Order: sequence, then structure tokens, then C-alpha cells
Amino acid sequence: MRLVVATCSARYTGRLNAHLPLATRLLVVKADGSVLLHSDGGSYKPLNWMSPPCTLKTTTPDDDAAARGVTQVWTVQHAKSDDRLEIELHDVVHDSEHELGVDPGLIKDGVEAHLQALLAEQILLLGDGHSLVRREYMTAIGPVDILARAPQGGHVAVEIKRRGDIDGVEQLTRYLDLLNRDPLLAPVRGVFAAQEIKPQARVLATDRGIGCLVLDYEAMRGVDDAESRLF
Amino acid sequence: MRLVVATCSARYTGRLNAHLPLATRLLVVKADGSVLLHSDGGSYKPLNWMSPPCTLKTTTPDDDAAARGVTQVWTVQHAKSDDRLEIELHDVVHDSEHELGVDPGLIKDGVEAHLQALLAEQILLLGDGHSLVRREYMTAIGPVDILARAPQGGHVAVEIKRRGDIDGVEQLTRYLDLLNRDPLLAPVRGVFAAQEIKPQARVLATDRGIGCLVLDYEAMRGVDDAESRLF
DNA sequence: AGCTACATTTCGAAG
DNA sequence: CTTCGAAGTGTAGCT
Repeated sequence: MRLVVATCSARYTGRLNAHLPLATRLLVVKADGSVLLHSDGGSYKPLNWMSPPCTLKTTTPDDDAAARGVTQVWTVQHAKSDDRLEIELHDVVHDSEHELGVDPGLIKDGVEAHLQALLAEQILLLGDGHSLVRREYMTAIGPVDILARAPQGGHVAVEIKRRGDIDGVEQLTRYLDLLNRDPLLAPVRGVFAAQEIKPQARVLATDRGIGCLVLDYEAMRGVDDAESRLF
Repeated sequence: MRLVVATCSARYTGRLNAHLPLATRLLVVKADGSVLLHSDGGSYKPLNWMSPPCTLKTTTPDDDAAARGVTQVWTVQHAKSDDRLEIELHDVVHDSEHELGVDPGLIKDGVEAHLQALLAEQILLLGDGHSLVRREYMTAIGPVDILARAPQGGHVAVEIKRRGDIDGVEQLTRYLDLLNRDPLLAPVRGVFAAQEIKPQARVLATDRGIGCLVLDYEAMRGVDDAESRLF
């Protein structure tokens, strides 16, 4: 990994055209050839970058560029597309190289899958008398997150999201259309479950007779821990 | 901006819990306090990070950690949430600080807005005899990208995306339901226009009687340039 | 390889 | 200030 701090300007051409005026920035060249161009703020997203696979070519500036104060020209060309990043470096403040080795990678815990597992265990959150049929109930257009038997007959199809957006309601609607054609399952009611449900999504769901269930992840995990401790 | 290259392990707790085993990585501390933890590959996305506003506190390890080889402990706490990033540094290979100043920011050109403008100018791409009513035609549930008059009466509602996905078809369907209730507009046909239309989206659109139009951005821009040059 | 859904998404614009 | 859609999205999982 090579780290360079320098005043530079940059131009990207590819899926769009973009230009960065002259300023001091951090340039990171990774082992796979990818290049990041970071400013001293913002978020984790670079101002400009080139994703691998790509190749970096460093050249000396032509007379015109040299007259403008350019000392190095970096051309980063993507291997499989016409995407190209051109960087003109002026003053180089820092330049160092480091051997990092392969990274073992990130280990995650606590996403949608976990919510699904917890709700399957705590199926009564749908209301008394409900019982789990199964998680990932397969249909022709994809798996329903949770299918449960309703207390007065019929079933409940549950769509789970971390953030309940309008497209989640659309997805559940498609499942319900299909499931209600099955006489062994019908009538199938829909429940849209999420840690947070957007107002527009709630309106659309209610309008279609779909129930909304806000999930408290911490509380559900607490119940899970308490149950685990009993055994 | 502070740059550190060190062997380290990290733990993130917040919206999820994640853990990074010991390895050599780049740590970037930006002027706004945000921290990025990069490996020597992947993409522009860090393995772990903390977005601003947040504060970094550097402490010395306790005896237990010191025995494991930890020389520094970084605790990055988000200012408005419980998000927290804890980094244990072992061997520090590099550590430098740099003054970068404010960045003028990126100048972009060539996104969906441009596609919309070009299609509005080249409305005959919808077929001979079409004429533009207006861009961003307002409805109760949002603006339709383009509304045009059809040659044999009635209208055409166009939804424009760079990448034509299934949710774009859903969006257009909602507009069409609404627009067709207006006797001054009906019948309103739908056209789904995008640089690239996903197979699933095309199937759904066709099933609903919505036309698909693949837009060639370069060609459309070429026509635009040619027209501009005449004046 | 292609496609789908998720993301600690981030980012920007509009209401 | 929220809300909502786009992104040069990236990424993982599955067919």
C-alpha cells in the first residue's frame, strides 16, 4: 500500500464525467492497483477512486502541464471498461509504501437474518395463538421470510426488513397475491415487520390491509438471552 | 489528517456488532474526527469506520491487553448515537500527520437529470408523432419524469432510470393508475426508459402493458452536441 | 457468470 | 429538519 499526500487535481471519465479542482488530498494506492482519493472530511467515501481490476501508470508531465506546476501525472485505467481516472500531482508532501499482507476480513452479527430467527422463536409477537409454519417459505417468486398459522384458521405471511421501505410492501403484496391462490393456505394475511417503518410504507401497507409490526431488536435479543439461560 | 499503519484488531458495536481479527491495516483519522480502517484491497469501502460527528480517545492498554501485545487503544464514540469503534493497536509501522485544508469538492456531469433533459429534447425516440407536454409532471404521489402526448390521442408517461430495476416498474405502475383516472389525460400508456433494463423488470413491464425503451446515452448526447453546434 | 437483495450504506434534493 | 430516491454505489448469497 502506497500513501501519498499531495496537492492535486483529478478528472474521472466513465459512467459519468467529474472534475476535482486543485487541493491537498490523500492518495491511497492499494496492492490490487485500486486508487482512493480522500479529502480531510466527509464520510468513508472517497472524492474519487478507481476500483480493481485496474492499472496505475505514472508519467512525467508535458511542457504545458509542467508550466502549470504539475510534477507527476497518474493515469488509472480500469481493466474491463473505459473508466479512467487522471490525477495531476503538484507538491508532494508525503510518499511512503507499506507491506500489509492479506486481511482476514470482517465478522458480522446482527442483521436481517438474526431478526428473522428471533421473530421465528418469538412468533407470538404476531399475536396470541399464532404458530410457526416455517422460515424462508418457498414460493415460485421467492422465499417468504416467515409463514405462520393464524389462530382462527388461515395463515400469516411476514416480510422482515431492518428499515421498512415502500418496496418491501410491494414485495409482500406480490407474495400475498400468490399465496392466497393456494386453497390450503388461504386466507393469508400480511404482516410487514421492521425495526423502523417509514410513514409512506405504513400508509401503503394499511391501505392494502397489511399489518405493521415494529421490531425492538434489543428487546427481542434480551428475551432470547433469557431463554437461552434457562437451558 | 493522521495516517497510521499498524497491526490492529477492532470491534464495532452499534447498528450491528462486528469484529476484525489482528492484521496490518491503514488507519486514517480525518480532521472532523472520523476514522477509516482500510485493508490493502477490496474497494473504496473501509473494513470498519466511524462517521462524523464523533470523538477519538487514545488510551494506554490495561495489563491484560498489554500482555497480549497491545500498545494503544483507540475508542471512537459517535456523538449522537451509541455507535462505538474500539481499536487495539499492536505494532505501529507508520504514524504521520498532515494539514490538508478545506476541499473545493467534486463537480459532476451526466446523471439521470441529463438523460431526462435529452429525452425531453429527443421526444420522438418514443415514436413518431409524440410531443412533449412537460418534464417532472406533478401528480399527488410525485412527479412523473416525462409526460408526452401520443399521436393517436391519449398520453404517454415515461419513467427514466439509469438502471431499469423492478422497483422502477412498480413506481411507474402507481403513476399510471393515478393518471388514467384523469379523463383529460386517459388513456395513458407507460414507457420505462433506462440505459439498461434488467430482465425481470422487462418481464414485469411487458406483463403490465408497459413499453421498454433502452437509452443510448452517448448517442443521445451526440445528437445534442450536433444540434447545439447549429446555433 | 448473472441476478437479487442488503448495507453501520452515503449523498443529495425536495417537501 | 425529515423523507425519499440515486449511486461511478459495493457486497454477499444464490441460481
